[in-house]
Amino acid sequence: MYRSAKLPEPEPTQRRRWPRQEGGRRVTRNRQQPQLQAPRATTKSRARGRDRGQIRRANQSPPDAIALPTAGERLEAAPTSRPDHPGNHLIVTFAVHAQGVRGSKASPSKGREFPLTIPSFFCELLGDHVRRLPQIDVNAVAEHRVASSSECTELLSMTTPVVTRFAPSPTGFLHIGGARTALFNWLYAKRHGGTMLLRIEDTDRERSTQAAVDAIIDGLKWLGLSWEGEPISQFQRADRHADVARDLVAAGKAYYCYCTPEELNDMREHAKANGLPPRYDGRWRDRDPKEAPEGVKPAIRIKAPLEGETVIEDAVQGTVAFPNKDLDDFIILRSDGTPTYMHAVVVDDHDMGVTQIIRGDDHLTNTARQRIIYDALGWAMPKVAHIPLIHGPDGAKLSKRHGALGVEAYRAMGYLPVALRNYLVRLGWAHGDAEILSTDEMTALFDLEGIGRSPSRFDFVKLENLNGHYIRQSDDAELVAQVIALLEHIPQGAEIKAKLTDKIKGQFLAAMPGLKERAKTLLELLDGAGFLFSVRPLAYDEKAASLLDEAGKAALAAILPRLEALPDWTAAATEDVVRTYATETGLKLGKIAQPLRAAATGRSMSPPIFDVLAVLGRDEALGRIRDAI
RNA sequence: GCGGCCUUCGUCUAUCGGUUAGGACACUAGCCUUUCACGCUGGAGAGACGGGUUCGAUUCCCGUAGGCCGUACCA
Repeated sequence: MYRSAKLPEPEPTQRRRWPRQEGGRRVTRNRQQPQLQAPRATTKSRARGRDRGQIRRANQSPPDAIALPTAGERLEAAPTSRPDHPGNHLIVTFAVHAQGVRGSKASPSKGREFPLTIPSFFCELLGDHVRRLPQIDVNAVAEHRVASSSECTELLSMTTPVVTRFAPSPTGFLHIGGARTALFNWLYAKRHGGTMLLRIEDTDRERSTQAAVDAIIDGLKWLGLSWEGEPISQFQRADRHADVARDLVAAGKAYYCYCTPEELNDMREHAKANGLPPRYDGRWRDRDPKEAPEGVKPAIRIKAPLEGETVIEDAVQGTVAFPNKDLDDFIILRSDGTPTYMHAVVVDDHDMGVTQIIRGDDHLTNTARQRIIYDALGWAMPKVAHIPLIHGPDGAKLSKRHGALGVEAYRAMGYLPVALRNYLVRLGWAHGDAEILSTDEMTALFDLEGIGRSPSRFDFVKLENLNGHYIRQSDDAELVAQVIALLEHIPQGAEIKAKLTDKIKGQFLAAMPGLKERAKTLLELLDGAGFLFSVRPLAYDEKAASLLDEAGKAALAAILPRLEALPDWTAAATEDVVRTYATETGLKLGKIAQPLRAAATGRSMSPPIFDVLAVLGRDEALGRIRDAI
């Protein structure tokens, strides 16, 4: 038996997470939110607190560096503490951007960030936040205790609607890892009253196909995941990407590189031969473009910092630092004028107003590169959360052999979207011992803190168990509808559909209570209903045939007249006849029930036999019994 | 090679320095029973290895091993 998920009570248990001790390069594992330690209003005690990470203390920024938003600017406030912790202080990072950046080609304004402990003005802020903003004195930080999680959620949704995105590349179907990423993004957005956007990363024209786009959209819809607005095509935003890249060159943050592919190859070979990491050597970084060779179209490379380290604050992975010496001047705009992925994501996430990125941890190292672009642009980076990948049952990378099927394959295998969602949400995320989570429950409980850091394996058996659970729980008519819908997606579906008369549909529905207890997938449900589709004379499977031996036939022959004499053809009536007969003759019930089952269904296994007889109806049932004798 | 991430029953996971290391799936013994299921009651089953720190480590640190990711004018 499962434990059902507990929804948060008014006072949720406080889960405290302390950072791992400092040491080495890894600074802290910032999985817990430091704000759990109530920040003080005094400058002194705040200064003693945690000194790394995205939260800078208000007093750290000199007042004149904090230019408050003015008309025409947009304010973003990102909560950096758990919004569902009543009684906790909230620390909010504000970022100011030029208004109307979304989709515009205007040169972006430099973003400014300033963090504040949630002060008393927050309430005022909500009343009429934009107008009041210029009046805020960021140094006069007072405390404000948020009274309830709902207050918090409400406040936050007013200032900073959460925006997540799912950004698949349409080079194949929506595989299971992508489906989970989409689920997490969807859940996170729902949880915070925000929205999820869908962006198709189709800048690779060679590999992107419309069929894949359709499959992804179809898969998401089937899974029950919705997004806001039309899917955004990354490819169609190429001009914007190019503009931003050129702006970066103009600002001296990027430069043209005239290296030929051959030259780069040589560079790599050479580095390899000398046991060095294959990195671009920056030969055009400070070179005068006048020296450009004739006829070579340049690519644009970002000027990456040469020293120090690039630090990522990740909601799942903690604080991760990458030495800048390992990050070279990578290309942001190809020589043909198209953007690279690294550049396009940054520009798009920014323009789309994404506040929280949730993606596979294969992107973790990319994030350092993207941070370099954000920094060069002066844009605030959305918060990131990198979730571990899903592996196949053997622990190896997911391949076609096991889990790397498109979600449509799961549909064809007869899995319910609700079961797949439940299975997926528990793959890499946990909330105590909760196993069975309705969509509402997972929406209420999902958080980034519950995500683990180790990869998980895909386990069909568990999925099946969950699916069986949801099938048993489903409404009978709903299941009939689901199976009928499934016929569109399976081989022989059309054939079965042709046989599916209204009468059989009715029988299917009537038999459903017995059927659904025995099925783990919709396919098994259909299979279990096979006896409804069979036409006399039935073909018996091996075990059924052996049940219809001399003794079996004799039992049937003996019971037949009594059944024929029944005034009412109900399960109770037939059962009564058979039980009476068994008592009279001293036969075990099974000695009669099993041959009956074989005769009625052609198999040795079925729902309770008397229910089967009732569903079949008097004439059909008696006919099948006579056939067997 | 370089950089990053990971490692608790077979699998998914809980654990937040003191627990008989908990739950779920699977497995298994039994009960229920007209078959198969469902359900119920039991059972077996885990901290990769080696060093630290500590009165005490699954938990914190270091190392080793193994796995994964990245290192493209792919995304």
